[in-house]
Amino acid sequence: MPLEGTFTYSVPAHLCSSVVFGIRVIVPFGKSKTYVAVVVAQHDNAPDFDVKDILDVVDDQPVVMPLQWRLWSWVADYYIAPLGNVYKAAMPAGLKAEDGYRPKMETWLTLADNLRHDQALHLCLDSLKRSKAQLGVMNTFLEMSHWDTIDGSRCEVTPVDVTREELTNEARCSTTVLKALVDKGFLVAYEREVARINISQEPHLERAKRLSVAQQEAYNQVLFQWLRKNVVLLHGVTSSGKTEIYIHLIIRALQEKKQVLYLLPEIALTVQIMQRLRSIFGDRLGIYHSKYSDAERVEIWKKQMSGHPYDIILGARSAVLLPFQNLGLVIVDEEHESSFKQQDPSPRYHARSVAIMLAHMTGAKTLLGSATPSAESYHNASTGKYGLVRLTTRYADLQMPKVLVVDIKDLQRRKMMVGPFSPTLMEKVNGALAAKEQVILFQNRRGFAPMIECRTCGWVPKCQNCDVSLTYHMYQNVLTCHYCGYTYRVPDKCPNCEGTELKSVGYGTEKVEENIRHLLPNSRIARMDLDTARTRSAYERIIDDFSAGRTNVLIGTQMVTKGLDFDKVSVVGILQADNMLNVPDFRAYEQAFAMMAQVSGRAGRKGKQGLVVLQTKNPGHHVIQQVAANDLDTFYADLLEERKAFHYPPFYHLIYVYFLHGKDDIVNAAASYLGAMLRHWFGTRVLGPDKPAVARVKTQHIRKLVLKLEQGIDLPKVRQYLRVAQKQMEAEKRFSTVQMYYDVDPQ
DNA sequence: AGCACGCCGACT
DNA sequence: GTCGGCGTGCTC
Repeated sequence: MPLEGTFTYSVPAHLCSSVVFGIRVIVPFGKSKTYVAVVVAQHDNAPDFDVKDILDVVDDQPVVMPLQWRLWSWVADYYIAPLGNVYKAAMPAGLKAEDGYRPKMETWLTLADNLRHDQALHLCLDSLKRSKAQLGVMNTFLEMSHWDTIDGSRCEVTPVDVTREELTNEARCSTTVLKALVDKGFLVAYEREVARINISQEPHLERAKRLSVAQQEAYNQVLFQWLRKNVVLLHGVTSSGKTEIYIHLIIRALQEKKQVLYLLPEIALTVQIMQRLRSIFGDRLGIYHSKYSDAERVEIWKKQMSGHPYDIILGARSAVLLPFQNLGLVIVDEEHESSFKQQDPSPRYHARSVAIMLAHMTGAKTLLGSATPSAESYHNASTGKYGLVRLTTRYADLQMPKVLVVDIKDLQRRKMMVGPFSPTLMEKVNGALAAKEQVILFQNRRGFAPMIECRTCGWVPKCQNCDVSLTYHMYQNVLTCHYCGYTYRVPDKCPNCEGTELKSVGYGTEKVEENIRHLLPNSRIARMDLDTARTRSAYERIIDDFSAGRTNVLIGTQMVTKGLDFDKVSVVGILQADNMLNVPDFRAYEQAFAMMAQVSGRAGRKGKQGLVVLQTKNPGHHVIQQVAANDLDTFYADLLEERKAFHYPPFYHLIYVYFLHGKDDIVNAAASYLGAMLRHWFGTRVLGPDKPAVARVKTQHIRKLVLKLEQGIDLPKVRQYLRVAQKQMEAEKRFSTVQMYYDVDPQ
């Protein structure tokens, strides 16, 4: 449960020997409920409150390791999250409930004992003469189980049992026909447990590609840096083949009989990378991410606790909370990705930070990889806290793409834009398609248009529950709130002035797609955003179609920037770079730069330089210039200087404190009350309270306090003060219904 | 979170 | 006289 701390129970005598650390037990909780709990400590100190007895034990083997418990406690403390929430995030649901997990069963069929000689079998088949379907199934069964080739006396062939699924498929029959045979006693059905994660595939470590000279050099450097540093940043340009280096480091860890954790952002966990690793590491590799069913996650968890755990776990954020028995290496690929930070719900943890802590606790080495490192990691690497290895040459002598900056403000003024496209972009796109090459168009906004507006009076439809304008989605013809998911009918006329002309303002991916279809009727267009790639299979189909050339124009949001390797893309268009730069957030430039650099990296193919058309209203903006020149050094120098001047990470720790309530005046008073208290202790380190950019979400009014804490400040003490302040606020009756939470190291 | 308790207004 | 609405407080 999302509660702070742990609860103490007494162990009845008859359970004394079975209650050990890490097992699950059943306990009474509250007036009438019982819950499953995990044993995390045992002691003989009688507490000063009444304790209840543990009712029963669930496991005979621990399901949690002491080290995990230590890590969970660290996460709860550092991110100021209830321990219960950390537990909730770490454990698959099936392990949290007493009967949540059921092993997967398969029905098998075997020949009845009394038919296991020729005569009886013949009689049986005779009796089925009038039931054609049953006879067919019976014959298919005999064939599949090899009973047809066995003649009574000599048994050279061993008969095998057949699964119900195989038999019904092979005989093309329904289960009713089969059931008739079982009911007649000719076949016997029984259940057998099967593993959901049962991939038996031999490892083929020799399938790892040989490293290029540059890669080999980087590999050696990483090993060398690890002699002195626990964390190394591998800063390798896009398409430099970082994955190849990871593979060789993993092989090395396996040779040392160590386990490996390989973290990727959810969205980069594509079939491409999974298959590549599986073909090399076979069933020594386990995969763990949110698209896996809970039952599969339970099995992976249990395997990790067993005597033969996976040697390698490839997973998304939550895989960092899995049990490891002998961890030697942690890889965090695309470490700059903000999706490593969990936003909602609590615990709002950053998997990179937790991974580094996990590695620290286990004595493992950590490798962070990125083409566009986060400001934090870049800073840590350049100040010597982390080791740094650079990989500056692209794989197979691929050139860095050429970037053309196009001023769309000027073109708009001269009425030369065709929808969202500049003449330059259209020319390059046409050229690429004519040469049978492919194009990626990047627009970081889904839907048709970010809002619609009444032509006469300027009225804009807003969400009832949130303070945002609604996004227009043409295909479903609805207005959607991207914050609460609520959808609205598109009004026929303006409720304000009765005007009937409602025009869309701005561009989303849908509108870009429609424009392109109009302009290039012969192109084969695909769109990839949250709406078209909602399921894993839809996402994979889009990628598959594009890499096989069945589509040749791919329009997408930031989804198209992640971990995809296409080799026929010659032109990448960034339609509105300003969207990303004008976000009111201190990470806006960092994220815009990373996104543009990453999407640009998709351009280019063997032997031909790729082209990026970067459309912006601010061609002189320093970030645009730095993207165009691929000048990372200046970009980071500027970024870090700014961060230092304005007291932001990596020079200062940030903690956001959020307040939520249905009434604006109450949430405001609560935030001011706590703000005043904190200001008393921390002075000018406290900013706010302020309304965030979206000040109401899901009918809750929001306020935010910002704490900027200098390096070297006693963070545990700060967190302690925060907890005291929160307690004091909650003690005030008028604020008792105000919800509060923290975002430590916000993204 | 989830539940019980308790205080109020609206019904047979 | 009782049902059920929701605010409040507690869970070893």
